[in-house]
Amino acid sequence: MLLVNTIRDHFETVLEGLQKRNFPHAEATLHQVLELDKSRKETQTQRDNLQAEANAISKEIGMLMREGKKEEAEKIKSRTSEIKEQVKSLEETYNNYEEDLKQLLYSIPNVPHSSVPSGKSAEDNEIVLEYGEIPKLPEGSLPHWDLIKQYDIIDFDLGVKIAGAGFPVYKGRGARLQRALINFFLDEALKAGYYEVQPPILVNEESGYGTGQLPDKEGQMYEAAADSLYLIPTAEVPITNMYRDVILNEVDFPIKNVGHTPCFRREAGSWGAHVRGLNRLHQFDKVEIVHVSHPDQSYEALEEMSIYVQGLLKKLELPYRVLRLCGGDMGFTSALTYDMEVYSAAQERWLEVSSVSNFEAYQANRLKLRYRGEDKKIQLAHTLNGSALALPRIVAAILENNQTEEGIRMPKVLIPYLGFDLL
RNA sequence: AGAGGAGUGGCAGAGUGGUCGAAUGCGGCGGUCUUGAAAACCGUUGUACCGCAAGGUACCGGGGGUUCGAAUCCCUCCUCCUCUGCCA
Repeated sequence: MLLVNTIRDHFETVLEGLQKRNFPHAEATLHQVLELDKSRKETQTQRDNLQAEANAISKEIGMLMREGKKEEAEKIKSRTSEIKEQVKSLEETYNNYEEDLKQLLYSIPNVPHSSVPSGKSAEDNEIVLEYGEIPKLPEGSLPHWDLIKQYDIIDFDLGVKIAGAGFPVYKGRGARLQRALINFFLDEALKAGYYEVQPPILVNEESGYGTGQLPDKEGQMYEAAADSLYLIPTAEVPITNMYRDVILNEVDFPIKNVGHTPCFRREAGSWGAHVRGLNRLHQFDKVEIVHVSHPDQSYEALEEMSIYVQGLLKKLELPYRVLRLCGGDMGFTSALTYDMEVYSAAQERWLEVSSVSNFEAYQANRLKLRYRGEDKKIQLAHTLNGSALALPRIVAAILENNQTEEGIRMPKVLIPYLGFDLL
């Protein structure tokens, strides 16, 4: 969430940013934040002063008791009961202000970076670059949902039987392709200096709030209600939350973690013609990179991540493009997001395979993720993350783009992992 | 899952109702001494909020309660350890 100080000190900038996102009632909401904060402060001052008085009296009673002056002690006791009641009521008022303020701040999205284009939907995203040649497929080429049946490598019907729609079973060489991709992505990340972690794939409520899935996207996560746990929609949640309530030292930067996890998404209400086959699933695998950065270096980190992800796509020989998301299409917590899309030749459309974002201090503020600078001052760090990469659409693109009359050609970099070069 | 024990500052570890944000040791930082270092000695060393400041308030696993006053007593939840049970 945004800092109240930021809203106060950079009111116009914040306001313009929120308008770029088409955030409704931005100005009124921001004023409300400042009002609530002001009331909160005033209440605290009153409460603290009364509390100080009560503390002083208590101390005095203690001294009188020790000196054996019981009667005098009893006399002042009565004075405290009045103060106590006032403190209690002020405490309630204070808590209400604080809670209201928190809820209001939760409802305000991050302020977009100045380079973020304004716009309402995916159509307003800015194409930063395109790379690679769009393949011309032979006659009779098939979309991946037909190819997986023909080669019998991914079985949706079997998944329906076991779990439901959107939970495919990867079989034989399909399963091996999954494993090869995961290993390839992890090995590449290690070469690029990432630190590998294997986090839990269920998280508690606090973690959900830490990275912003709660309360904003509650309905998108599967919930293990009996234990108040959520299945992760992305490894961003557990990996970033490793740094919740942490004060780093400046020398710890840059922090670069990578982890592979399955991801679970309910995708409530988002099914349609465009989401056949592997395009949208309830469970899929993803290798995620998460950076924790010094605020001065977070945009360099974002570029580094973007270039890293592009490197993976090049190695996989997939044509791709990079988008800078517009204000209306960006995630709630992000300040700047690049989407990487690969071209899926049989579907003749671009598929998002990675989303790389800088959250600046938005998550760090919720997480209480800070660092101690050289001047000993404690400040919020910046967090970033990106997919590197999400598997299903990569698989879809590899299958569709590489189909030949002899079979489906595997990218060269995967062959050592796969042990075969043709599907 | 059952029985018992325990959770205190970066770490270790005192503290069972008032003078405790908390002894002491280690570690960290600064200094004295030294050509330099070690040792020794001196000082310093949690976080958040309010306040121009002086200063104040809160925090001893989380939450709630008793009391004029809680690290200390009570309730509850969480976590860890030991034993038993179960099990990849």
